Amino acid sequence: MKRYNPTEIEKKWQQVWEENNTYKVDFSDHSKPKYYAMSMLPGITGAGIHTGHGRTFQFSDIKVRAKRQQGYNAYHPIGWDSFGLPVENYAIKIGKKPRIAHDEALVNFKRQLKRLGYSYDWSKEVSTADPEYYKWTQWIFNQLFAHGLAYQKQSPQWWCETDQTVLANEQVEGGKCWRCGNQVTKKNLKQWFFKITEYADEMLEATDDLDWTEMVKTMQKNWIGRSVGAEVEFKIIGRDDLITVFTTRPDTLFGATFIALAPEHELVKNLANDKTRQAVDDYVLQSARKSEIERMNENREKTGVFTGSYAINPVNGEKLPIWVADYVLAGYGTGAIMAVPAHDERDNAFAKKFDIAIKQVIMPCEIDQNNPPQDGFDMVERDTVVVHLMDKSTGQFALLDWHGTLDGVSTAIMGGIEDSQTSAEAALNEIKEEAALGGVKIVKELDWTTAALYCASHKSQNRKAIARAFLAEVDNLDNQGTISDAESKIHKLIWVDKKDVATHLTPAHQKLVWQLLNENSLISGEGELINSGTFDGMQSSEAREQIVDWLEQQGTGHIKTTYKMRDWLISRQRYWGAPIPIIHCPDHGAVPVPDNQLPVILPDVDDFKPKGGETSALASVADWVNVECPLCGKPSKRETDTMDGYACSSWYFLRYLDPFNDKQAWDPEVEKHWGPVDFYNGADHAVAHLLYSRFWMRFFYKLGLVSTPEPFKRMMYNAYILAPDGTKMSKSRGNTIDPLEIMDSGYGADSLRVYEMFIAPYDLEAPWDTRGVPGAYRFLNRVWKLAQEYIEAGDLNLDDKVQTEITVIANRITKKVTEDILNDKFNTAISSMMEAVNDYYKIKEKNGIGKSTAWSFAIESLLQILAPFAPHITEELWNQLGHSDTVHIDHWPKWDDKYLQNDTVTIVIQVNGKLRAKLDVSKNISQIEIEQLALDNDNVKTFVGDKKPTKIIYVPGRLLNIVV
RNA sequence: GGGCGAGUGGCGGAAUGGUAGACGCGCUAGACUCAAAAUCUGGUAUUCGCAAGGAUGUGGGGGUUCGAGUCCCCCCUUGCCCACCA
Repeated sequence: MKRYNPTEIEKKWQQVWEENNTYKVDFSDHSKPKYYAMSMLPGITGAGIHTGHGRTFQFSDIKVRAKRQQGYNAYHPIGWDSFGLPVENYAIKIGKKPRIAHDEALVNFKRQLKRLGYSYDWSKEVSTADPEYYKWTQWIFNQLFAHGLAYQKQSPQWWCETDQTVLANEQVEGGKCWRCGNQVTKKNLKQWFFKITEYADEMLEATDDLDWTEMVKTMQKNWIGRSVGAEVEFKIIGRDDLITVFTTRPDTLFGATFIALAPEHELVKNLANDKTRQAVDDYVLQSARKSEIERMNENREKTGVFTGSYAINPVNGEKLPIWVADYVLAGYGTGAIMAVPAHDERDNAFAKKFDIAIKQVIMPCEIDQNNPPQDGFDMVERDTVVVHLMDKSTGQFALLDWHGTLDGVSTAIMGGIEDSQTSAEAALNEIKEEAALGGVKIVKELDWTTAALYCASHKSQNRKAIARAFLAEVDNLDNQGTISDAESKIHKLIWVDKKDVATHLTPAHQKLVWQLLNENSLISGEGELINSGTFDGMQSSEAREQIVDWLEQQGTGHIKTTYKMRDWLISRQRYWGAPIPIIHCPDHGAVPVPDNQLPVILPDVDDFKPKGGETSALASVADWVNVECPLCGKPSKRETDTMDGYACSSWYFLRYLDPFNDKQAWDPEVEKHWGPVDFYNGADHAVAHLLYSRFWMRFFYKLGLVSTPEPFKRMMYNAYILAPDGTKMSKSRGNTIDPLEIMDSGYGADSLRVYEMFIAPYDLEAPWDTRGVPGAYRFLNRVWKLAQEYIEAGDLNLDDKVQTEITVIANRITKKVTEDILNDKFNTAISSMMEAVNDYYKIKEKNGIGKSTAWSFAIESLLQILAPFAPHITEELWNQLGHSDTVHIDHWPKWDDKYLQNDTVTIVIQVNGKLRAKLDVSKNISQIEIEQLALDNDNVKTFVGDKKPTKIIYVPGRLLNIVV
């Protein structure tokens, strides 16, 4: 018998596939349905990939291999993210030019990917740093420019003083530079932007319908961050101009007690008077010097100064002081807010610090006015408990706990019930402390111990029962006057359960309770309006609309939608990127380089490192910078910034479809057939890259260059594999595992691949287990031996029962694996194949193995469904079985449902929901028969006894539950 | 602080509301061997019992259901993303 030697057969078949162009796709071949799958392209930074990356790349490989076997023309491209900061920084680190550093690093990437046996079409490789590629990136820039979606604007940008360079948002981690770890600041520079906000609404609305991993969709929606609210105009006393604020809570407009402007707000300097000017100027200057990070790190202590001016609240004519405060962000909304300290935490903190009025306008009473509570305390919409006390003589209430911590009270009391009298007292003391901390006013002291001891003396599992009993008893005692002590107070511990325990609070009482609360706490939610003139009594949601309507009639406000997402800043003052194809002419301003002069080649420079200042190294290449204006021929200068690396990777999936086209970026006809990407996966870039790609795709769609507005039909966001120590695998931690190392130690690519898929479901982080690959190797070795024994054996006559047994297994796993691959459940696909192989071994031991219809189908179907996971061993065995073609094209087994229906089934017999017996019966058995069999069963009898079943649940083919 | 997930043996994990712990790792006993490795066979949640079998058991507390790891409510722990976004 031949031994399984992965090293030998993997090398052999990789060579054969390359020579035969097995995975090469002919775009013009439309004879089969198309399937286009890919993983996010790797950034080339030298280390090569580790086993965590390997897993990511494999998901698309399995999808594409399965489809290829199922008769699709399946395309699996590969390319390199070659431009951008990571590559340039890597080059700086190793002291080589980026081009050289990149090309050298790429060698190892390719070696790794090839050895892992991914079925890429290597003939269509793409690199974002090739002039043939970035020519079209620049062309896209021109298109965006021509359509008003690329523009220049003065804007503050992250700046690292240590590295003397600007940083992209994503390169700032927690306020620190990703490279040197020092704090970053902001610097005001003229920058290029792409107007992604133009598509914010469109993308947001399309997000829900995408067949993408939910988490990614949520992150994208949060990032776009749409808020619907209103813009309200405030007149400034003694001036003609207005302050416009944005708010999502126009229903709190009557509660505004001051206006706050961002220090960068243009009106600030005009609003100061002689008295305040010095303070205001100082504050603005100070804020500008502070980085945003510093602002955040100051423990959110609010700062600000009064400008000396006042604004008029359009709804009630109140005079509101105008402040400057850096907690107001210049970049969001209008850079100005109306502050409602009674209902906004930040405004509240500010108002308290500077002693500004706080005016409550919302009563957070959750009473549905259309359906007022009849005889229940329905204010708290949860099945939980409220502890409060009431003084009947004054009608006053106090809550001891409420809202989110309500359950804390019940838990504490339950603790008292369960433990002892002592702990009951302790628990109740805790509640009192908590009440004091929460600022709740205790109107009258209650004899807590009485209540707690009652609970403690009535131990029971059922909280509700205790509550009922206690209520009854207290009521009873009360009526008899025994609980009313000398101080004539009435103590009640009321358990509130929405459905069950009705207490006796009227809506008026509920309001009273809330009012007591409101004196001490901030109401940030919704409720009923008070102190709001004609809008009093309205619910927030209605008041919002009515107030905006009213403002609109007065011409002082309107509905407004804002987004957190900002336009995409693409300028990089760095060398290693696609040059922005712009020429600055003294007369014509920014003029795009004509399409027929593209690409603007990135010149080779010796010193590419950022010098600080505000330009890239390109600024020093005089003969490159100094050119003539394309419009008038006047001496002009090239733009010396390069484009963000994300720009280069926002359209590569289109270039994959036409990588050698020198007439256009891609042929729309090819895209029409092959687009969009059917399956896309990655473990990173959940927000930026995917949003940018969607933005460009929508733009191309409007231009008629592509056939759909969304680039990725299905997007799978997989989790990382962690290092064995449970931390993230990273080069800096030194805990990465090189796939080459594992393959070279004799296990080969197939074992590694199988383990990578078996380790955990795709969306779960799991630590790498060094013993895992040997486990996968054992499985493949068992497959190998099984196939070898079959190949070497002669004819074998099996009786029908055994034939069927084998065939049933083969059909079962074929169905299971087919469906699991479709549903991205790769780990269970493998475990079911392991199970099947174990079953085959048992049958083989008992009945032998040899040439027969059943064994033939079992072996061949197993190899076919295993092929996407372990392509080499399956190809080798397929070949040894005598096939001259490859198993990887057009070979997928079919299952027949008739083998999946057993004649006998195991029925689980339960008594009161507990398993008491299992019966093997014919699948056609009637309910009456199975009931009789069950009731005759000895073990069932002991649990049913003489009792008569009150109910029998029968799930045909599965289970019988006898309820007695 | 906000949003979204997750919590099941010693470990990774499995389970359309219907037999919890598949499959693998590890551990363990045995077979083969002079021996070891490799391989094969059996065992492996806790607990009571000679056994048959019983009781308990999916972070904690409640609920819905004939039946809950799964659905609902609250709490705890943990991961990721965003974070003074009005």
